[in-house]
Amino acid sequence: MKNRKGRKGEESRKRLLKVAANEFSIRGFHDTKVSTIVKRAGLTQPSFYLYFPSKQAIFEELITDFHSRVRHLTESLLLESGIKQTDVSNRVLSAVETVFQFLAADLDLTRIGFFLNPDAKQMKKDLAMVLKDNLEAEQRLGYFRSDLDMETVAECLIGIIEHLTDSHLLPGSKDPASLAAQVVNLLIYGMLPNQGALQKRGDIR
Amino acid sequence: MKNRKGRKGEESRKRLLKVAANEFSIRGFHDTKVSTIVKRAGLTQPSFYLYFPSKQAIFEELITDFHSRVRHLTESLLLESGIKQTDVSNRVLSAVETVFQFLAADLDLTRIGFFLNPDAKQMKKDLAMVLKDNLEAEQRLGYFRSDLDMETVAECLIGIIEHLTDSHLLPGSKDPASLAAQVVNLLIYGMLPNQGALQKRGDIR
Amino acid sequence: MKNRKGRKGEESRKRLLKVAANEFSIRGFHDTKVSTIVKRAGLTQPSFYLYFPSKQAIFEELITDFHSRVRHLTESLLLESGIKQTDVSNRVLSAVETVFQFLAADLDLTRIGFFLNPDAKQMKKDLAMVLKDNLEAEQRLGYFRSDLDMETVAECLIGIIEHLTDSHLLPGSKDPASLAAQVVNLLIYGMLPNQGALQKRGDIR
Amino acid sequence: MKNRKGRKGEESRKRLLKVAANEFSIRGFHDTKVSTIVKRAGLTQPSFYLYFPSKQAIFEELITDFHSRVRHLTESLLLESGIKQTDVSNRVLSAVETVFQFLAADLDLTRIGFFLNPDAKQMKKDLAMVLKDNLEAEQRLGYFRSDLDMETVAECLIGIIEHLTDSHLLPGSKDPASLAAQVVNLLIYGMLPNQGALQKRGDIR
DNA sequence: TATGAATGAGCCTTCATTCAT
DNA sequence: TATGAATGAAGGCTCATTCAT
Repeated sequence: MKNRKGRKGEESRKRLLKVAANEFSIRGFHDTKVSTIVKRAGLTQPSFYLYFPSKQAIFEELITDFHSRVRHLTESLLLESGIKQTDVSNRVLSAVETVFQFLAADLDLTRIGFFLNPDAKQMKKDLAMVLKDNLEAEQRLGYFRSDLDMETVAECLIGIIEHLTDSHLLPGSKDPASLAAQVVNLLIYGMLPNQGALQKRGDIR
Repeated sequence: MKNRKGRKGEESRKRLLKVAANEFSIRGFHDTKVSTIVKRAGLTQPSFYLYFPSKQAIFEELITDFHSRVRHLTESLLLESGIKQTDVSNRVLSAVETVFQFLAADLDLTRIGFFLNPDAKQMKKDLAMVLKDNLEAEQRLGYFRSDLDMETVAECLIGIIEHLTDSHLLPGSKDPASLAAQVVNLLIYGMLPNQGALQKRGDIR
Repeated sequence: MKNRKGRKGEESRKRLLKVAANEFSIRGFHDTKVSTIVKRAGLTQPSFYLYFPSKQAIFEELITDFHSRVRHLTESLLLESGIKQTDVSNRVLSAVETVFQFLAADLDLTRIGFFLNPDAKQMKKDLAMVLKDNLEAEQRLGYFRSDLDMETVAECLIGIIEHLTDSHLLPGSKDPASLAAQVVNLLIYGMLPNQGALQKRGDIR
Repeated sequence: MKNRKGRKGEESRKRLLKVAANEFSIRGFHDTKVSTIVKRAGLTQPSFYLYFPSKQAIFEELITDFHSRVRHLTESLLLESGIKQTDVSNRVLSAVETVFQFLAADLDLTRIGFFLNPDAKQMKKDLAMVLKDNLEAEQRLGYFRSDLDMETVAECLIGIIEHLTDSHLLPGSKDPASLAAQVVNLLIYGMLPNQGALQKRGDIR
């Protein structure tokens, strides 16, 4: 009832974030003008500064948003991988698909957090480390070749995800599920035509 | 009249390009100031406009430079792949290493052409197509699994190269040869511990 | 309708005046922000305009306050000087001390009315005139050197009071009584080591 | 011959300083707009920033100017006082007159350095200390009453100078010489009608 | 070939003030 | 009596670019 610090303000703030995300995503930081954000949000410039101390600040808030979502994602991936599963490739597939799904959920934010964020490098490195830990655990269980450097594998995966996100997810030309399937099929079985793999491939899709 | 042969002028021009490449690479387009470029090049602002019609123009010239180098690269890759080779994996390895070497040759230019260039997407797509053609040819010869969509494979490779360039080549933490070896080992043989591959892997490293 | 008797309102108004005086005194007119005043007074911006039509207005009200207090002061000084006193120097001393005491009573207001007020010049001139009249009266009675231009003397006194207020009263490093004593001792007897004065000086301190 | 860093720029810079001094002096810091300064100097806004990094900076340069002039003044006063002179009052008179003349030389700068400068207090304190040292030296020689606290005397003198500057020098209603004469006459001989002084007073004016 | 000097255009930000409740 | 939300108006500053020499 005493919903102080009102509803309307909260909505204006959200609208600003939404519009800003879109503008940044399309135009990048510098070519995004506060005046445009505000116009699209149906407000005037001073109102912007009612909710955010600066243009830089709203940009960083979006990045932080993305960051915390990424954290949740990695946590859920860890949980998932903790659960015993018989089929490794299905495990990996599901993880990769989850990531693509996550990245597809808010394209503007993904562009900002993944491609515009000047500190994206670090974040990707963190992500790679989580992946690496998972992969190494499974490697120790004999599910993966023991001579692979899982750090590099993780980084390759990140690179793949990054690029496919940019080239197919953001433009909307492919969906998370099929991207994941193809990536995992490639990484798990490799490019060589080896017989044993062919049967298992059926399991994935 | 438009005697473009003045020795001094030509040198000033080159200095500007060099410095600009470095500034753009470090700071990005917007945060690079013409005033800084000319200062570092030992010139004054009007001199800049003696050689380039605008800041945009020098940026684009650098991108075009990179572009034409990329074209040479792909041509040489095509040639290379035309030559018959017995070992596929070595063929791929050599190609990937060539690419990494190319990207390592001029880091500033690589950052600009590969990461700052707003049209990098298209260029990467072109590159992917060349790769794809190569791969499909070999696929038809039975060297690669027939169920793989080589376009996606090509894109994955691009993604990997892109990311490893950003995370290890530009910072100088790994060299082209070892990066190539690891990537190819992964892609060719996959992650599963399959027996047949183990012997061949020895060929690469 | 315009029932100005609301207790709470009256208190809010007073709080605003108090806080504003302090802020103006510390920061000056321009660097004092309405937003700060209301925050410190525990109110919101629109409330401010319930009590004062503008920032300028509250500033002027403070100045007017100071003004009217000054008027009371000068009146009391006139009364005092009307009373016959045998010792001139004690008369002067008492007057000067009264002034210092007055200025010390509300330091914020003194800073505003005396140093920040753009019309302080006029007010000081008025004050000087009152002083001058007093001094000239006593001069005619032979208490002071007849060749002195009492207008200048009055202005010197004002200048002294002004400066000592700024340098010692506002920071609290000296008290009104001792400041007054020193000033009057100087002005009455001058700087030269002349015999006759030495005895009388004892009267002052 | 090689008068690099040209004449024209130097002139623009000086014009800006001149105009700025006048604007600040009339309007104070906040109400002085860069746009006005620049307009009056026959330039456009960006040119301003060719010569000064900010509005604050030009203000501070003016203050620093004033400061260094004050330093020269005090040095010359020290020199002067070193020279043996028979008549103390003439010594003091000459010093005070020099100060008034100095303050009258550039009224805009005086207003800025003396009244607008937020650090004027410190500067006045420094000035007072120089005066005090001088006065105490003469006091030890028996020229002044030994019971006077010369620090206070110095401060009174500063206060007088300050006020008369504000009330008569800046408006141009009195000249340095006559102001000095009256001030010194008052301070040296005091207000009481004492015989001995009357002859000497003739020396001053 | 080069530069000292200058500017057009525009963006971010601030602040006193008001509207609607 | 009070406030959440919003704004009109303006100012400082930056930067790519040009003029005149």
